[in-house]
Amino acid sequence: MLAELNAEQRAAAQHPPQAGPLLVVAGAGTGKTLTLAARLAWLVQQGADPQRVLLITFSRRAALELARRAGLLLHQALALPPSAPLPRLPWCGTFHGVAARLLREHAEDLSLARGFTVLDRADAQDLLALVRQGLGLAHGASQAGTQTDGGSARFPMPATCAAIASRCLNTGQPLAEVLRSAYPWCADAKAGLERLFVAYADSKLQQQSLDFDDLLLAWWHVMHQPQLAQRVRNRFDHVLVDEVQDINQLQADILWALKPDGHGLTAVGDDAQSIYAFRGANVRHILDLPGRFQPPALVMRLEQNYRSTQPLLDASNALMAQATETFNKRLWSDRRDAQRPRVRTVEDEAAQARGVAGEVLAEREAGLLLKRQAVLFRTGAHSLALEMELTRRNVPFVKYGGLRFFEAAHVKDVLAVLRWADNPQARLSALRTVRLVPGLGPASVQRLLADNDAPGALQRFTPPPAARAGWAALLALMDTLRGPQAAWPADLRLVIDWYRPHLARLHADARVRLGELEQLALLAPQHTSRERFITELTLDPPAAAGDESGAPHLDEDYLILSTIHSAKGQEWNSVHVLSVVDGCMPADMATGHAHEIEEERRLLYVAMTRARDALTLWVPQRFHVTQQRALGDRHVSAPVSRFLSPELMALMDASGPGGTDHDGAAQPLPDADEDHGAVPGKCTPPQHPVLLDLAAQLRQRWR
DNA sequence: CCGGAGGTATTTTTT
DNA sequence: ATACCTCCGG
Repeated sequence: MLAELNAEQRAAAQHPPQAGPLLVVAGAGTGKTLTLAARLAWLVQQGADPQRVLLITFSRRAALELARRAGLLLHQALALPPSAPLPRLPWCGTFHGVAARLLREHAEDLSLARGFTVLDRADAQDLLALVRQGLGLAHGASQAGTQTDGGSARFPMPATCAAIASRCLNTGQPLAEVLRSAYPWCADAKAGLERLFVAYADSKLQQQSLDFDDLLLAWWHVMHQPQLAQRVRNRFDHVLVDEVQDINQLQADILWALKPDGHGLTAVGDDAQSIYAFRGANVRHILDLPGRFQPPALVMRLEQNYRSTQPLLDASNALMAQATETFNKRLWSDRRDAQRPRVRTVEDEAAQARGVAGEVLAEREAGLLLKRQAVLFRTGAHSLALEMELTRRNVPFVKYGGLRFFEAAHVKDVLAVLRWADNPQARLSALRTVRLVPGLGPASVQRLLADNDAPGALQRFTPPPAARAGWAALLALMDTLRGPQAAWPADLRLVIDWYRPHLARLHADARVRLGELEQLALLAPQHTSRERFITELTLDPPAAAGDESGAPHLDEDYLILSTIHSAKGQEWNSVHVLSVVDGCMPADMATGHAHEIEEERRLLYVAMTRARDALTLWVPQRFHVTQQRALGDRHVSAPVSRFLSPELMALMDASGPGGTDHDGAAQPLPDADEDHGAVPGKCTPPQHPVLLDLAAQLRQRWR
């Protein structure tokens, strides 16, 4: 089983748990997942119980991949017959996924409804918008001619409010600090935001709903209640964490609480690939990990890269040599002779789009499948010109990181019905469902939802005459879904049938949307119950939708377009990186602090290290300023990214018009590295069976 | 009270 | 192009 590992990988896989915690610093492409999977299999071979191993990854995709590879190796390790199913790893998932599961199992101890609802980002935003409106914060200056500015600027949009709250929670920083450093234009709204967040927390609790941040926060609280923490600790003999460079304070606290002395802890990560600071991730957690244990964690490095050619690695290494603090490592490869990475300077974004499309097609003619090629960019909008060009040339593509399947209105509508059926207190879902009935507007909805959760409330409601028929149909549906004859996955069929006429009424492209709902129906039988279907899908939504023509079939060939963030952990033979210019990379919104620029550098590093054979960095000399109002010229001339230093350029082949001057190295900037206060909250005396009053804790957060 | 028209601002990356 | 808000005619 360990035969295909190199010496370092094998040593990491076979590190004896009783020798203390282990940190594997695994550079890009060094076989990190394989090593982690092998370690798991080895542990099991040594007698560990797979049911008592906790495997935490950063993304859903990583979880699936790890579970699959570990399953295969386990199969081997246990010498199971070929016909035996792959061993199951019940506790493999993201922090959020594991949290949801633990919270459900301990719900009684937490004064939490077992059927609590998980709000995905879009749901959370909708609810926040609702609360915002309820508090009268929505009155903006949108009347014509009333741009008289002054103090009464518009209150931040719901999406912004949500981002601010999330940032506070995930970094542990106070609101004032977050506003100052990241949202200076919202500084005036501080008082309103505080009120909003308190009301939002109340509203979630009332509905027995937790958003993504609440899941982590709740787990954190569980780990800080001695009895509960002990119970959770007792469940797991081993904890293996992937991508530790991207954990935030809350997640780090949870980890340390799971394995206080580090015994049984394996952490894997690469400080050079930490790119989630906006979500509260802090590289300090991996850099400081060894020293927080006594004796310190053993640090092992994986430096042999199996993915890329040496010239690509030389360039990547040169880029990271500019970084201020890392675990020193230099990637190397056996793959010697090969072309160097290229920098192509073109006139503008349109030329960039034409150039990329042309090269991608040329490579395919030469025999390289589109699927083995990818185009990466800093933000979703950067690929628009390219998408148009590809559409024009009939090149099929799939974009990751764009609008998600589950954020489409029709999918949310159907899920809302299921949620409401499951959790009568889920006001937001109720609202979403009810407003589909024609003839029911805001006033009727409010009247109905006033006592939504009281038994029989639906039956007592008398709709306005115009809505009578539509209401009766919905009532019948809800009766069935909540009644004894409810059955999964037949329930979903009922909901879709009920929804179909509304779909036709509300959307011009009803056929396409109905097709997507049918896809949803195909997923249903894989989940054992309605409740699990809903939870699992909000936490692990299917990755990406294709363009409007619907997701391509898996056997078709298509080009990958992806944000760099979504590309982490993946690899392609040929990679193009768009708009490597100052303003895009680094993004001009991220140049305020030195640590932000460091992160942008790592982002470029992640992009470059995705390539196996060929890498092309594109530098458009002018680029379109985002869809702002046309203020004079809409093109801005762009200097080449500051990351492309002379040392780095010397390792690449440059081509294109004009010289590539650049304006020197990054200027020194203050580093706002403050200590993060722990999440406050005192424990209320536990009532009889309830060990932790989670509601009180969550409410407390914003007061 | 409902639903549609018109006008306005929109600040990255994701579990 | 979109989401969000307000106004206005049934």
